Amino acid sequence: MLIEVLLDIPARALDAPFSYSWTGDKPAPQLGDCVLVEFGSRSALGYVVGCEIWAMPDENTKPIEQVLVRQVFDERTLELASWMASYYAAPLISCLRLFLAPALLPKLRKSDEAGYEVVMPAKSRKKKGSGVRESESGAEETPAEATGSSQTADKTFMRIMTAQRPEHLSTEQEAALAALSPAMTEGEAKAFVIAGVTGSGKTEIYLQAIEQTLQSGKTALTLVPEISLTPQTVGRYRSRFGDRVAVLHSRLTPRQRANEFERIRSGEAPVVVGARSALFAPHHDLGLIVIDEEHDGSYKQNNSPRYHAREVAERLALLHGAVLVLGSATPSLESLQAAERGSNTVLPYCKLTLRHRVNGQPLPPVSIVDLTREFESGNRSMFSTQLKQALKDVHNRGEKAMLLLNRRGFSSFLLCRECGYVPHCESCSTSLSFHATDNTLRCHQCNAILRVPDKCPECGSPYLRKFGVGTQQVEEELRRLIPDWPIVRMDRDTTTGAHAHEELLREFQELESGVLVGTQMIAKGLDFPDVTLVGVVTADITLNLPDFRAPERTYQLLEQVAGRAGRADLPGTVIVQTYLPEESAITAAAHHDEERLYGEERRLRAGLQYPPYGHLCNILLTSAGKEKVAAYAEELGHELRADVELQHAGVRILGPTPCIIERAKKLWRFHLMLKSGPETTLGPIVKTALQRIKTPVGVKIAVDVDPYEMM
DNA sequence: AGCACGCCGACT
DNA sequence: GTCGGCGTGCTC
Repeated sequence: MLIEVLLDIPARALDAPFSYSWTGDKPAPQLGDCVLVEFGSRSALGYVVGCEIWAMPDENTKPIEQVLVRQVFDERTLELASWMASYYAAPLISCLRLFLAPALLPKLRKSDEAGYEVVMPAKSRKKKGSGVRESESGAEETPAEATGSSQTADKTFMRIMTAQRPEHLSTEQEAALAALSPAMTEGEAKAFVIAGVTGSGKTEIYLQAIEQTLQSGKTALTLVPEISLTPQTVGRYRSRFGDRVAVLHSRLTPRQRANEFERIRSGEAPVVVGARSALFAPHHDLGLIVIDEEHDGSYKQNNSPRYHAREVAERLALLHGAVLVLGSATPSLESLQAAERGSNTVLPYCKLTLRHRVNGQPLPPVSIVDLTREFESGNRSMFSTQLKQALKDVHNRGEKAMLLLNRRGFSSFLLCRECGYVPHCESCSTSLSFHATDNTLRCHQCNAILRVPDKCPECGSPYLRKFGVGTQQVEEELRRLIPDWPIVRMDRDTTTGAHAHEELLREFQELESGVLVGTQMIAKGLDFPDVTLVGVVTADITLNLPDFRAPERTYQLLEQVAGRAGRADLPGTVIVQTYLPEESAITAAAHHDEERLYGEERRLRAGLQYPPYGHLCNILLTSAGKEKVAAYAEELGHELRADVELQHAGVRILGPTPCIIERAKKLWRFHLMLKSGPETTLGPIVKTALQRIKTPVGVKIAVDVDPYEMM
């Protein structure tokens, strides 16, 4: 018999299993086992991904040296990872690694001189005496049986603990929950888009749906955007489900992550709350997957494998027969489109709408201020007359305000007023941005930090002007306007520490009256009941980005931040300052009317075959040698075109062209873009083309299916 | 990814 | 004459 081993080396050239033999009388390696093998002249770790019982080893077949750990993944995991590898054109091993806890795996270390030595993982010590599992027997237990009795006891306990804990549901919430129930009881893999205005009580629906799921003996997974995974959010789940909640996020140490994985695998924690990567925990018997704020861009991973959590969740739901709930005040066009058609290529879809806030308050009125008019009428301040007045009013009433600076892809820079010189990064083709905090120039591509020159390096002029608006300038101007008002500023500069984020929020929460000034991060799902004014200082910066999602993102951000105003009994107002007051992304948010935007967006994207009406695939190629990448990009382009002409009619290939950021971190950047209709999967096309031609050394390839960052 | 094999410049 | 540069190619 031959054993198929996938090597634990993430390289495109090794993205296929190698066959090894198994000799001796010990039980043969099984799918999911971690093994040690000879590979070429050295040792390597690998994972068993299959076996051919009838195949015979030939003279170059090597034997598997040793089985190191049994069953680190199961067949379903391999199936999902394989789908990802194909769909996202990523090496299988890098997809499989997402599902594994590094702290539980052996490592290969270079020993003194005689090759490699295996370092086994440290044995995990369990807190309670709930049976330390010897890895082998433990892995074979069926989790439902193993934990069945204690789960019943827990359920009774939980019922006592949570008796009238669940909040009373509004008619709308009740109806939404009732709509989910049949699919949850049937174990039907089906997606529900819950489009509910901010404050309509979506979380309470999730919590009660989770409760139902647990009662039927199944488990539940909730994804939230990384930035929303605050103690506040976790607390809500903990207070309802106690220590049966596992929390997963990127700040956990490998050991902590492994412990949470273990609690999930053993059935001890049937409720999982986490960021994107929580998808890959060892779930069993999932009955419900919730993606909160499903429109959020952070569900798309921006390094390999560049998966989208929503798409992976669909596959996961399909594999488990689980219900998928996609909640948002501003659902993505992808989800809306699927719901409209009743399904996408994976799951049946259905939309549920919540139009009212649970506190009975209407959505806050939004007024748009045209900044061009303000400028014409002689107002050189970053605050319009209306916003100034509103801020003063809030101050006089002793209430709270939030000021948002939508500054994505935009920051202040230095400009010589005599020759027009703007400092650029030496390693990247980007202009350096000016940071007032420490008087430095920084490159946002490679993080290089330089001191601000006192005269122009080109012409020697001392007149260097700082352009742009940052949160700090907003803070300063606000201080001039209302000197004695407390200001909490939150942006990338002030939130570097581990808990800085939470501390700043607490600081603002505890204020009697004051202002929170910040970038995107203050818009996301934060619940401050006593904020009565939300001001958006610059609404339209993101609209100018070369990204087809820009209008959608701008609308979503504005709608989200507008929802921060007037959550308790006090009514709130929203003021949006913009240079583009007619833009549908702005007017849609002002009227809380998504159709104003999406009507137009649907037509635009359908015409251009952009998602969800088609697929894109960006192939980014980088290398230190400009000629080298350019030549390879051409070759890859030819290869793809030949392939597409033969067997993939309807796929178009654009480029190669140099990227907009032509050089970053001393590497030259070229890219190719593939476009297709909605039924074609581009990943496999790219993958096979890459396998057919050899990649020159020093050229790096990044494939991005349905990219969010368009380079 | 590594490591060997292989063909051209400056050193004991 | 050798040592070593890193350019292709292979690893079950």
